[in-house]
Amino acid sequence: MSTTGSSPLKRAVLERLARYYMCLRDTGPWPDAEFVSSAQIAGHLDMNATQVRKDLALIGVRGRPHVGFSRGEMLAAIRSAVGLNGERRAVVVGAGRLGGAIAEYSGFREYGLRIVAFFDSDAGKVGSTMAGCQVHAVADIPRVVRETSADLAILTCPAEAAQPCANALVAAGIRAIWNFAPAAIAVPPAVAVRNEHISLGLAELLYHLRR
Amino acid sequence: MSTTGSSPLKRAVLERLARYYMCLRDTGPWPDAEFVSSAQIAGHLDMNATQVRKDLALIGVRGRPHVGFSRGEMLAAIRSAVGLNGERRAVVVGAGRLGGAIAEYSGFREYGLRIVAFFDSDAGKVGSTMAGCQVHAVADIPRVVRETSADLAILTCPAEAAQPCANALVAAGIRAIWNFAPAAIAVPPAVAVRNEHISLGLAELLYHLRR
DNA sequence: TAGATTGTTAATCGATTAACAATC
DNA sequence: TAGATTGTTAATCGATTAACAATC
Repeated sequence: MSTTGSSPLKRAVLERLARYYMCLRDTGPWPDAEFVSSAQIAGHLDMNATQVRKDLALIGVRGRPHVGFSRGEMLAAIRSAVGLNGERRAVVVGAGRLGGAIAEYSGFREYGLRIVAFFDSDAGKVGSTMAGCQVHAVADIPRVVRETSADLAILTCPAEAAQPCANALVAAGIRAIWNFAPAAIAVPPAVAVRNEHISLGLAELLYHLRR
Repeated sequence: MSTTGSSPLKRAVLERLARYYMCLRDTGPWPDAEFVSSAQIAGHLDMNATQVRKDLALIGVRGRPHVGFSRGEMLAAIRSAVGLNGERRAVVVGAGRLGGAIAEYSGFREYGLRIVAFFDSDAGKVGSTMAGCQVHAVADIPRVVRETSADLAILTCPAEAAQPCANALVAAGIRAIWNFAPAAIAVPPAVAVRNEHISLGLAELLYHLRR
């Protein structure tokens, strides 16, 4: 399972691994199967079986001819390769509806993500509680990030606040930012950013309606 | 600008066009420029200039050597090609925090999307108002979709309700579904679906933290 | 004009898929 | 055993990029 010396997994591979993971869990289509074949996975996700085998080989999963791949082994290997094992602490910047909706989404717990604090620039919200966590002032980002040893931040603030908040988070030691604000943010190369850009998805749907 | 006979734009192209659109607007880095070169766009989005020119050629935009591309022409062509021109009406299924957050996001108006109704299975919410719209019972999907002539639906309901709701929406004439519920849904081929699968994005960030 | 930029072809690159021997 | 499935190579496909003549 060691990945020493192997090249980092590309974005597309990570996304496919996450898809395999979702359908291999006990809530998926084969909750009781000990073994699942690449053809079954591919059929369910509407993709190619060779692709599935290649991806699994990439993270060191070996299958058994005539039998398939061990479901438990695949789940464990994906958890280990993607990094779903360790528990990660996240802070949410923006204690609005979106921040609340994300925090209350229970599915994150399965990926080891725990929300530990909120930040908001509205003094009226500071001091209140949201999804069981304290809402802090934005000015307290350095202190609270340090105290909670959070390493991931979820941005749900207005567009104009996104970059200043990102700067403060990076300075405080945050190493990954999940940005739901409608503005791209720039960070040092060592920090991972995912700009969700909700409207990119909308464009695809509107294109279909257009025809 | 006619697209008669041309092949449909692929997903990746649509996404890139949406990115160009975002940075060409008056809120972008060149609010006052009449012309913008492919090299400028590519530089800002960290991509290849030939790619930009190819994409623009695909939707019929011609540039001027030594000058660049007309910003207004690009914006208009992208709006037309992607289908951001006509006004589209959308219903939201699930009057929770996520539904509210999406409805209150003002950026959609720029893409011609207007939220016209909510649905919720909680009888306590039915009859109330959210983001200026009525909350209806799920059983009223057929009638309300017909009356509002909505053609897009945004799903923010719990996982187990996603497929039944999708079925009702499709039966009512909805032609595109934007699914934020944590469960993939299946629909007839004529209906466009985008499963947002929020956890796919999380996997990418956790992978970076892992190393 | 000289220099900058487009439009388009050809070359490269990488990702996907088909094929099939090895295996149980 | 016969048949099913993996693991891996080779072929295909499509997307990206480099190059450069045409243009203003």
